[in-house]
Amino acid sequence: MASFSRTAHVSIKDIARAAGVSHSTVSRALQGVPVVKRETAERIQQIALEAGYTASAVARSLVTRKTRTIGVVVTTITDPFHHEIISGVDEVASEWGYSVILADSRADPEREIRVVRSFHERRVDGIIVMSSRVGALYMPMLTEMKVPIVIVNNQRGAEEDFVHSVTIDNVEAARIATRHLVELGHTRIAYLGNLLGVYSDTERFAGYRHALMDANIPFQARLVAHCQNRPEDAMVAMRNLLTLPQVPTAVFCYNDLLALGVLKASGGGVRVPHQISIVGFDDLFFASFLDPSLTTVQQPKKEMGRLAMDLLFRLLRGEEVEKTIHVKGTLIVRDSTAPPPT
Amino acid sequence: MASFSRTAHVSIKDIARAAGVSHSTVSRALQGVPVVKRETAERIQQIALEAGYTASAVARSLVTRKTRTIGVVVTTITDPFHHEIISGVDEVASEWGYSVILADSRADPEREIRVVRSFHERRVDGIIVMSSRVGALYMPMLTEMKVPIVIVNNQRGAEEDFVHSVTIDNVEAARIATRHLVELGHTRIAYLGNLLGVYSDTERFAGYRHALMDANIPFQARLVAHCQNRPEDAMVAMRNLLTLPQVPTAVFCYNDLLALGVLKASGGGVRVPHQISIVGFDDLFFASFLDPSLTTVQQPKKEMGRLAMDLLFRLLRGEEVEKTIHVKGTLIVRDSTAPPPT
DNA sequence: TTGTACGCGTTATCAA
DNA sequence: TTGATAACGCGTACAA
Repeated sequence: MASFSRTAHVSIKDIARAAGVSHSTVSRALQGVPVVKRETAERIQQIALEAGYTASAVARSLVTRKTRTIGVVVTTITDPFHHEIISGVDEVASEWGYSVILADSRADPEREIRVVRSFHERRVDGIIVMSSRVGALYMPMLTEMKVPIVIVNNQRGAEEDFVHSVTIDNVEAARIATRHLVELGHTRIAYLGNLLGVYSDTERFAGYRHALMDANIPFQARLVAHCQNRPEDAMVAMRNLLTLPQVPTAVFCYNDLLALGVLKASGGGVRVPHQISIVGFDDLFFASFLDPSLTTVQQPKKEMGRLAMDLLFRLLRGEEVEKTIHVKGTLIVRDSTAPPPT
Repeated sequence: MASFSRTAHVSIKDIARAAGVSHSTVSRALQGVPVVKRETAERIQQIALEAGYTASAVARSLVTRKTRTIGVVVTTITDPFHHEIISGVDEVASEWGYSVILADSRADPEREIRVVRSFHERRVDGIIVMSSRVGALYMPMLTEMKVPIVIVNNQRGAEEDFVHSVTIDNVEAARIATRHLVELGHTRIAYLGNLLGVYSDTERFAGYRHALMDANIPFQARLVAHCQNRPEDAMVAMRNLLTLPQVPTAVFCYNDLLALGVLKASGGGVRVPHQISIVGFDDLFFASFLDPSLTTVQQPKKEMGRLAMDLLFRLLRGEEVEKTIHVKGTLIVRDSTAPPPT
């Protein structure tokens, strides 16, 4: 049962023999090169079909020096934010006959190195990076491969020549989200950010502070907390915030995953939004199904994936392209925000 | 800026020249074949390092006839159930230096064909299928590639010789979940299933009916609904159930994604679990953070991914393996279930 | 319109 | 211990 005979795939030569022509004619016929006489071409194609011939991408890659393969790195496969992006990437890639090699770096230096090596060995034509955090050696190694790189949600490394990116304007989006809370009348607004020193976190935090400044609300460091990108950690962080002498009346979260934990920590639907308002970021699939439904900043995630892949293709074609593509975030007001308690 | 010189990768020959030896010696030195004289080996490795040499996996694959690549198909990349499984697959795969090519079939026949072709062309060493539904032609095409195939969550096609699988016992797990409701005192228990004619849905439905029979509760067809695998559709389905003359007091959902919508449709935390109990399946990451937290059947998802990849490796090594690996589901009782209203 | 010959970067088999 | 030499399956310039 478990014997997989080293299946000698039928090759171009096999069907050349069967058709009584040379293998180069077969190659041309199968590629659809017009010089081949129509009849022979059709005969060859017929034979190839019957023989169940499938061209070997590896042999072809060896000579064309292109693999029609792109590498995609993520920090955690299980981060729901990535999925729609990957989905968009895959859509465009497969439209053009490209395959996606997925790799998980875990933001672990050792694994990052392995991923880069693997991509290099496999001679991927390009790379898309969705790692939210990258080790210091990472980008340099990546760029050393001399293949185009597109980063989704910008971060350090975007300065390098070969690196392009797709991102939303985190500062502005965070500002709008925070302003929404300000306009509702909140003044004690907390920020719950991400631990890893992520670029987008820094930006969203900046947007948060901007909004406070705009409204002449003094910034209070004690209203800021950071935690790992997991709802359980957000719960803990939120509980701490709730022990403050001056409890915040609103929390702006780095993303929906954290908001999920914050919502839980706030307990029982009673207190949100009437005692505490909560705003997330990303608009993940569950945001509208929470109770209360989550006010959040929607990112066009699938579109971002498509744009990233488009950008990569244009780079592969050697076209001149913009260094960074900005997409717009949209504040979606739902039921987790309301005026502060009086 | 956008010019990627057809980077002539340094080859084994280049460093052979630099080292003043033949390319075969270089090959041996780099592979660590012991026959090479220690000094020469070290010198070669040094030179290779300095030259930034990275072996070409494609050239190697051409001769070894192995790509160290496995193809993974999913029906939708954005289904959260798949992520932890993929994560497990990736963990084990990368441990052994294998890469994962991810492809999305969308349960669309045309795309399924493209995926298979692509896998075949790329000469993947094995395939893991997580498509919840597969077209009639799909499995036959897949098996025609004569590479080992492992299906996660069994389904039609598992009879074929080359096909192995990893799955939980859906019937039993569903039975336990339903029994939990029965034991709480429910008698009007609805089942919300998946539309696509998924095998696992059929099984879970069977488990549901078993549990009813065990308790001598008559089966009522009107308490059964089916919808697409999206919370928004589950909402609609649930609203319909709520219009029944005899409203159900509990709903067993095909999975957590549907439960998410059902929870929402049941509205405002007030009615769940006191008027309606809800049970899900999968224990996705958000289940414990919902309000009320969701009672559900936990599947060891990451472990299933690891097992699937393990199984595949054993098949690749030509070992005798079990046709199906069963894992255990665990009912996790949380706050979405309670005795029916009196 | 077709065939010959060579090369892509490795591994593997012989001899030396 | 090392070096020729031949594959692997395909694309392609050149010749016929």
